Amino acid sequence: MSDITTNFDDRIVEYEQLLSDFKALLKSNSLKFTIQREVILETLYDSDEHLTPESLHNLIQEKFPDLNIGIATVYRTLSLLEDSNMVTSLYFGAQGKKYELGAKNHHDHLICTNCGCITEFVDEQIEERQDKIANELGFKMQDHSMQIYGICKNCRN
Amino acid sequence: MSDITTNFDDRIVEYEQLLSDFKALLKSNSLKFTIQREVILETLYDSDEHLTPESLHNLIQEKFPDLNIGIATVYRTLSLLEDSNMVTSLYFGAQGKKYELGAKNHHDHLICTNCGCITEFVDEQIEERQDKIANELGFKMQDHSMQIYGICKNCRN
DNA sequence: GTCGCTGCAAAGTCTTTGCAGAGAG
DNA sequence: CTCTCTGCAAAGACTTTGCAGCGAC
Repeated sequence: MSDITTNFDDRIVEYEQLLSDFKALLKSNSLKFTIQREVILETLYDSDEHLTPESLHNLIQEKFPDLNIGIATVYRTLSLLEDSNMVTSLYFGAQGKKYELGAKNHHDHLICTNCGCITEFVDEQIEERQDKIANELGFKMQDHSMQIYGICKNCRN
Repeated sequence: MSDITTNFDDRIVEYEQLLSDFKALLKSNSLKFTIQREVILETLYDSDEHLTPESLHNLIQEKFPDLNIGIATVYRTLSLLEDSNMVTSLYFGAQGKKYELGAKNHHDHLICTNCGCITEFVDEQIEERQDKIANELGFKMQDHSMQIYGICKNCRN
């Protein structure tokens, strides 16, 4: 087996941990823990997809039809979570800006240009090489992202 | 010297070549060669920057104040050039969508989160590794992009 | 001359903001 | 009770589109 891995099922951060981190974050900034914020975090956690604000909003409306959460609240909460490094946003070409949980758990993406599916991977050689390049060019690296576009296994059949 | 290079001054494709490619492209699609299209291509070529549609439009207005080219024409021409693979568009986080000439001349980007400057580089090891990863995951690679975010040499001083 | 191109302004899309009432602490 | 949060609708930012006249071929 190669050193490439796509398995993120054994998540380092479980939901309870995530939720208490979120509560701590809110408390330390004198912000309030509301049902809307909880539902947004929970829905992000439950979905394995990379979500746009709109698709997240749709998901929430399906799962919690009584709550009537506004799209503006979704945008506001995603910004809050991103500023706090609890979620990461990425641009996927024509698919636009998408959000995913967990900035800590770094990985890169393969994006199928046919079906739009996204596969995650980590490659240590690339990670190391990126560090080295940044160093050689006098750059203090903070973050990086890599996307490979192509046709996925399923779509090739 | 490492195998990293940031030198793209000796461009493979010179302007005359570029222009005649563009003319051929237009001709083969029964499209017309207009002064607006020429000026947009030329301004893109003359600028070493990665340009947003708006910054390109501003540049053109400075250089050709009499022409009064509309922003809509800039958008339309950039789409045309991108569809024809004569320019490439990239998302640079908060800096938004930017365009650069020359899809053939593949390279990746270092983006300074302080001053916004962009440094280009190519690394063969990463290129090879990307191919390998795509293969191992049953993916037919079409394209890829990589961005490293951090603080550039100048801004660290 | 024909038919595509352009500038303009209007219309779309996506995202942010102001506000008054609701609700967490 | 206070002060933040929310939904709503309006406003913004960015991009696309319809149209009538212009201009390349």
